[in-house]
Amino acid sequence: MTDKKISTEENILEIAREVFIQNGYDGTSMQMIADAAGINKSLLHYYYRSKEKLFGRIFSKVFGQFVPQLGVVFMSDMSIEEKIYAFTEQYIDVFIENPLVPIFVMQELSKNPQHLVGLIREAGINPEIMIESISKALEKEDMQLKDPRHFLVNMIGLCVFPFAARPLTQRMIFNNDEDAYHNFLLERKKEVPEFIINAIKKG
Amino acid sequence: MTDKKISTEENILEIAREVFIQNGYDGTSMQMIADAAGINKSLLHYYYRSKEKLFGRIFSKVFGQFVPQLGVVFMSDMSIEEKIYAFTEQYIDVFIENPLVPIFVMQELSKNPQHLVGLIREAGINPEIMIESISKALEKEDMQLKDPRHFLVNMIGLCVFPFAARPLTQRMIFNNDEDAYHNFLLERKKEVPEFIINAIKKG
DNA sequence: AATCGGTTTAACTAAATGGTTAACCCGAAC
DNA sequence: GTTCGGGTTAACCATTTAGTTAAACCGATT
Repeated sequence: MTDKKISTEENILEIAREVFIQNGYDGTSMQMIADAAGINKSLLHYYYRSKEKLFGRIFSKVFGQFVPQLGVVFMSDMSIEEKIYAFTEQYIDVFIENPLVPIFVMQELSKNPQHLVGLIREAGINPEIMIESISKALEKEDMQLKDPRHFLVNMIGLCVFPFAARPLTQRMIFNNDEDAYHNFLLERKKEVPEFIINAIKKG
Repeated sequence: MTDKKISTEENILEIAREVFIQNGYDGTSMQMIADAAGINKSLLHYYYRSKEKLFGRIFSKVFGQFVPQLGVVFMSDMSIEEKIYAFTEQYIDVFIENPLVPIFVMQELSKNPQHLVGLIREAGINPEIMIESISKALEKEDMQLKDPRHFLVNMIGLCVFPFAARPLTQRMIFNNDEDAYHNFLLERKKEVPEFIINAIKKG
């Protein structure tokens, strides 16, 4: 029945996602997507009226993957150390599955920050609550680093950077050995939380 | 005499640098550069034969700014704490002056990692020596974090991330207040080294 | 004053771009 | 079996793309 319809329409989305993430908005043409999906270019416009519209739908989903739901973790009843472990492990895992997402999202946001307001709303993210819940968690256990803003940027940066800068770091530190770098990323699920906890614990 | 010649030729480079950094390779057309420089498009091809050649010259210079000369700092006779302060302050300052460089470099490297070998050689960077000098510095003062690779990625990530993700973080944490975010970046010249030193010191 | 070299431009080309149009295909409803 | 409607396509359009060519400009040398 609608089997094939759904298949085509959703298949386009999946393929377009990959092509866009790989090449960025400017680096992607409708023809590239059509070829990758094995369809005619006109069909893209039939389902998604324009390149921008197609991109918009994809980007808002990918954006949601990139911006973590920190509130959930930090308002739970775990200890702060458990929270940090839980968050970093989970966040790094997301990027091991979607390694190109960070650079893609940051690149496109850097070009079009105007859409951020809408994107944040769509994704159901509430920055104030995020900051507030982190702030409380830090104060409650009397940690050394009190400023939740630096804490947040540090934590996310430590997770994201090795993915965003992967080509460079893999080449320079691991002589471009894919497996060694993958292993390095896995190690970071322990290294990063340990690093953070040491940094903020009262000595 | 050759005043105007140099002026035009170098002016193109400077303008093209800005346009490329702002819009990326794919997002930049020769026409855009010509307009920004107030010259004819043909003149671009006259001085730099193709878009790729023009971009290549610019990129290798910008790449050099992005990849720090870690060896210099870490082989000096400072204490490790002084080294961390010196490096992070200096590195963050570079990006305050060139805020779009990180995302630009990482984006283009992500699309064309093949050129990395040449770029690293051109920039006169020796990864082994970098790693080795950090390793020695860490061991010498008997620090907790012994793996120079994680240390390096952590330190650079903490410096770079707030610039790469600026639109997002500025919007979410600072309600898009430019000045507040700039101030936040300045604070990090103290916050980051303190964070790192706490993290790696033997408790 | 003629000319020579590097500089700058207008006019052009071929290919690729995003997007439109009109036709066609084909299974389901009548 | 005809028609109806969504799915699909080929052919097309206007614009933009990187790059070329040939001519013009202009200050310095002769």
